[in-house]
Amino acid sequence: MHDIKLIRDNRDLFVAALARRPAYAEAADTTAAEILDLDAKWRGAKTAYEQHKARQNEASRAIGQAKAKKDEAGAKAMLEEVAHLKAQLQADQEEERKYEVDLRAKLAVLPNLPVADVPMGADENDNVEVVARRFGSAPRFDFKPKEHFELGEALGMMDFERAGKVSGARFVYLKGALARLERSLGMFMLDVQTANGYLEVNPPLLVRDEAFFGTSQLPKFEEDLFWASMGEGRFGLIPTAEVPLTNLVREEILDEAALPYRVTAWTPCFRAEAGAAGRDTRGMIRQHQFSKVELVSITAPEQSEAEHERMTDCAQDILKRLELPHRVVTLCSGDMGFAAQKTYDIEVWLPGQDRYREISSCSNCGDFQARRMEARYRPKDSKNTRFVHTLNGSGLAVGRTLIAVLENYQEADGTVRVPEALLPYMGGLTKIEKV
RNA sequence: GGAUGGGUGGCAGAGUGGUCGAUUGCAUCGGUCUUGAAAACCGACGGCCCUUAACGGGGUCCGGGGGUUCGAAUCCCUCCCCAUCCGCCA
Repeated sequence: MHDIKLIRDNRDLFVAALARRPAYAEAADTTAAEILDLDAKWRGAKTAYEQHKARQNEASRAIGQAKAKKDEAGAKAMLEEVAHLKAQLQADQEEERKYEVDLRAKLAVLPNLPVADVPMGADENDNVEVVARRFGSAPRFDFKPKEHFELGEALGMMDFERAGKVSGARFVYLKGALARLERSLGMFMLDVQTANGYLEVNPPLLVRDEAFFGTSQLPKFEEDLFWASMGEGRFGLIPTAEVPLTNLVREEILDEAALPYRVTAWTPCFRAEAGAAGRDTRGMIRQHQFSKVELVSITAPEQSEAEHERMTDCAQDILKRLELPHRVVTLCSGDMGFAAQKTYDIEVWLPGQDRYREISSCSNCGDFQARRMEARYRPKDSKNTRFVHTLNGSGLAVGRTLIAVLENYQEADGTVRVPEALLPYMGGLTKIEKV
């Protein structure tokens, strides 16, 4: 959520920055105009209400004093004088509220502004590789590498057919060594990230609307979520642990000494994938349910840029330890998510698909989410509070990491070697093969 | 599911119809004292709106909404949230 004062005082800068998002290339100026118009109307209505209210309060005091002096006639005169104010106040208030609601609604669906070093672009084709972060190169196979689902199904450990009967498309049963591989990956990632300074957390998977508003899945992306009803109310299933982890500091005022606050969680994630019909329909790439180890950092504003680099290091750390080739791209302005001011995607090499696929996304959201959550901190030697900055990143998507391991560690005979780093977790198993 | 209690400033916690945005304590910040620190003492210390070049000034706000009243933090209704006890349950 943007600071209305900032838009008021820096309209031109705001419009220019917003226009860098392709969706607002044309509309940025009129959007700002609409917002500022509502803002002016809201403030006007608020001022009118407050002036009338002040008059009423003044009169009420005077009436009280008159009555105390037994001046019934004087009290009665004043009573008549302010009689009409009640209706006036209600009208004022109604108007003020209407404008405020409209204004908030407009602001709530406005995306974060890309920072200056985000490349301009329309879509994923305009993302720019961070060459210094590249790791490894496509491994050579002396056979045609298979896709993960071919391997998994041949091993008898990846069952889409039965998942289809039980739950439908975009679900899977993992069995035996692949189920264990998934568990091993999750544990391995948590072990690495806690060693990297993140506090392990086991968060709620069902959360309230307010939490979704905080991280900005709501109000705009309601249809991407799964909802569990409870009585008249409802809970949303988290699409990422970013939601409960970031909201950990909602409505808090933190001590500066507590920053940066780093938390991690390994959780299932649920996504409706509305609008993704037909995309990645085969295999485990895009599921309604998958597990992910998430990283969240809460920092002071001055720290967030460095923390973004650090977080990306932490995500890459997993791939490096697993010796999986990958590259990092800076998302262009058109490919960035709603809440982000800058995002790095990490893409792992998938030999079966013969291309890089996203396996992690690390975003700096600046104070955008903090405003929505009212998450602040008190700088040392200051009585005023400031909004924190929030960052989130996958460290990593476990399902997609499993895919990457299968495809990169496959042998000609359809077996899969267990990466060295995972050996301690696999109970002595060094190779995954059909049993 | 049943029964209670409660939501007030960073925190704790008063206030039950009239100069109450609100007593007090703690925390924080500034100052005095001190070689320095602590203690003690003095002072400051919420958001929002209007106004001002700024200092400042004014107004409004006690979970949300509605009602009663000339007047509501205070009374009534309703919604949301939190807590406790009982029942049931992993």
